[in-house]
Amino acid sequence: MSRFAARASAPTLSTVADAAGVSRQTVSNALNNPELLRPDTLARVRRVIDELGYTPNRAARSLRTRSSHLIGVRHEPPQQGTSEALLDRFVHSLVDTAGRTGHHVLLFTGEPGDPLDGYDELLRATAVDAFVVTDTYAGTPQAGFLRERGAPFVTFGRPWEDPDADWAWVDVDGAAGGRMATHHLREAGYQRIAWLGWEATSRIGEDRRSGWQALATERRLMARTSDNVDAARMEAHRLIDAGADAFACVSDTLALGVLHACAERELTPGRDIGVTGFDDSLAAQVVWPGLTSVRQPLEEVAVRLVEQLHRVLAAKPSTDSGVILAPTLVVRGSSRR
Amino acid sequence: MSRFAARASAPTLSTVADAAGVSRQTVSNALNNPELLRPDTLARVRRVIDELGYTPNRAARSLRTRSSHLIGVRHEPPQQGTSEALLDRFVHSLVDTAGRTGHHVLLFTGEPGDPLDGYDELLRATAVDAFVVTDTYAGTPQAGFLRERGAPFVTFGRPWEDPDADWAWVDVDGAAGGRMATHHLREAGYQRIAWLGWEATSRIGEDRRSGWQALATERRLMARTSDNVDAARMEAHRLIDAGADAFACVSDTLALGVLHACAERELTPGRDIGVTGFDDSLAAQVVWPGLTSVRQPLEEVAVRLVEQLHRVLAAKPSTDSGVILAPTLVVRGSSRR
DNA sequence: CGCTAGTCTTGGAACGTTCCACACGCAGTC
DNA sequence: GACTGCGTGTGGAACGTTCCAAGACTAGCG
Repeated sequence: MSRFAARASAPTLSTVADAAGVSRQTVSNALNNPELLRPDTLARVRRVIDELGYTPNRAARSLRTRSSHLIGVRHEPPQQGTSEALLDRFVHSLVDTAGRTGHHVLLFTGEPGDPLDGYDELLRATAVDAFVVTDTYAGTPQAGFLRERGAPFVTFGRPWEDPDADWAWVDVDGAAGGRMATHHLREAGYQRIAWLGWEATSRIGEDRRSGWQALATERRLMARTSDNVDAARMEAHRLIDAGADAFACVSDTLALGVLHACAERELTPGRDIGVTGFDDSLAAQVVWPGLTSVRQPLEEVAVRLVEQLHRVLAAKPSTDSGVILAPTLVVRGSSRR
Repeated sequence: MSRFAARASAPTLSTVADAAGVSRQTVSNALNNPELLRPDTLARVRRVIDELGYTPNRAARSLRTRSSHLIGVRHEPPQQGTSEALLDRFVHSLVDTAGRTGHHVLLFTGEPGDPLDGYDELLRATAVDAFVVTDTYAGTPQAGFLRERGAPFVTFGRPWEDPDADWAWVDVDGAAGGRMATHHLREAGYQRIAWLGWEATSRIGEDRRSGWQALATERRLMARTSDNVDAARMEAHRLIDAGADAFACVSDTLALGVLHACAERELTPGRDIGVTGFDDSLAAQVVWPGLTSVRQPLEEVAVRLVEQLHRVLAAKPSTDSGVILAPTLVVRGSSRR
């Protein structure tokens, strides 16, 4: 005997139609084109639908309409950096927003080495209507691939290589974030603000750095490292020796390295050395004395992406295919004098 | 004109059958029951499948077999606590493991106040084959509900209320984690080990605490608070005044509160005060001087959950419906003398 | 009263797959 | 030579929905 009691088979369109004394199609119309029904018929059908707890079978609907109302998102392995929890915030907002219009999010993975793996299969199986591409960090083979395959998609991350690319995307203004952090440090009275960033090959990193560069007075106070606490700690020591009294960092991870250096020198963050990070990770919130950080509006990113996606699915050529959102600065103890 | 070029419609079973000179059903068998075909026929059909890039249409397959190969996971809003990034690790592993057997993960949300919202709709629409329930913290209305509706499911989290509940679950041994942390602190030479935990109503919290209690010499060195850095900081001061020289904490958040207290007293974590947390969050890794923490084997949890799920879906009554996994201790500077 | 236009409702067909019952060819057996 | 059995392969039907063309009914008009 099955472990789960066989439950009465779910009601179908015909079940409802019989119960309401109308035909299949009328019930279907009650759901999809209610304006075609006479008000009293509509009300009666709706009542029966509620009574029986009818919900259209997704597979059947999907087969007939050739659309699954599923949005594919490739879930990358958790990153080492501080951005780990970021995706969680983003995905939640995406699921929530998409859900409002009856769409669900389907997660899939692929070979870590192959950024295209997984997409094609879902496409051929018509398992998803569209994709949200999130890992457009270094180049974007996905975009080219999906475009060629004729698959609807939007990306979180702008097309750095090709500013005129005409697919829909949403991104966060990293340069503005860098500016906000630098400006804030200057207002707080720090004089010699250093930049601690990633390698020059990172488009995102250079974007953020450009914000600092626009406002910095001492541009030689700069170091680039991998996204790693220890490397940052060492660079921080070097820059402090070189005269830095504040650090605008490209990530919270690097900023935490600066805090480590401070601890080793018995300098108090905020009082002696100003520090800002990027991404407002959990670590920024809980570390002593609180790390000032640039926060990305991930919730809004998701909302705008879903908007864009609807436009793409409706084949409405959007006039503005790219959206850039401004981040905000969360001020905490590490930059308060 | 549509923004995306109309792409040649995907090949179907019939397309492949015609190309291979066999019937629909034979192609279907080549995929689902290859042992029914003569080797040479099988090879020929497979070659054509590859050439045409055929993948079965999921909607059609799902309609016919009444199974979607989709696993529903309700994605809760990101929590305030340190466990934030946890779900990310877990979900990734789940997606990965499920993918190996052709299953995908469908995320959905529900009204934050209603733990059952969202399940029923997916169930009635036969949109998913089963659920993985992750938020079984306080009571588990989901389990009862799903069981009653005859829906296959497994839970991450054991049925505290009803140890004999016979659904499949996987959980992590919190008591063992508490023991490991306490034992480690004792080995490191700390004498008066305090427990900093959550309110007594938290089953998970009390489970972890029981591990400390089994080994603690001074059981009055204990405080309970909400999962909040500042509250923990204040309790830590109180307990240090009462003589504590080490803290085993129920979460990384609380442990970070202890580190704050240390910073305020100019005590060096590790040298002067031993501290351990729980969950091995990112914050534990990057905070100075590194927070020793109990790490949950989330990857394995996901693997075991998927195993259980397959058993449930195959209606094989599993002899051991519950699985408890042991956590590990990640030692860092906060407990190294 | 018959005809038309409009509104509402209907049954048949189709989406692409798998289940089912059966047909075919070929041994081996009586 | 007919019968059984087995290994392979086939065509019809069904899953539950939406599209389509056409039917039924009402009201309005000549």
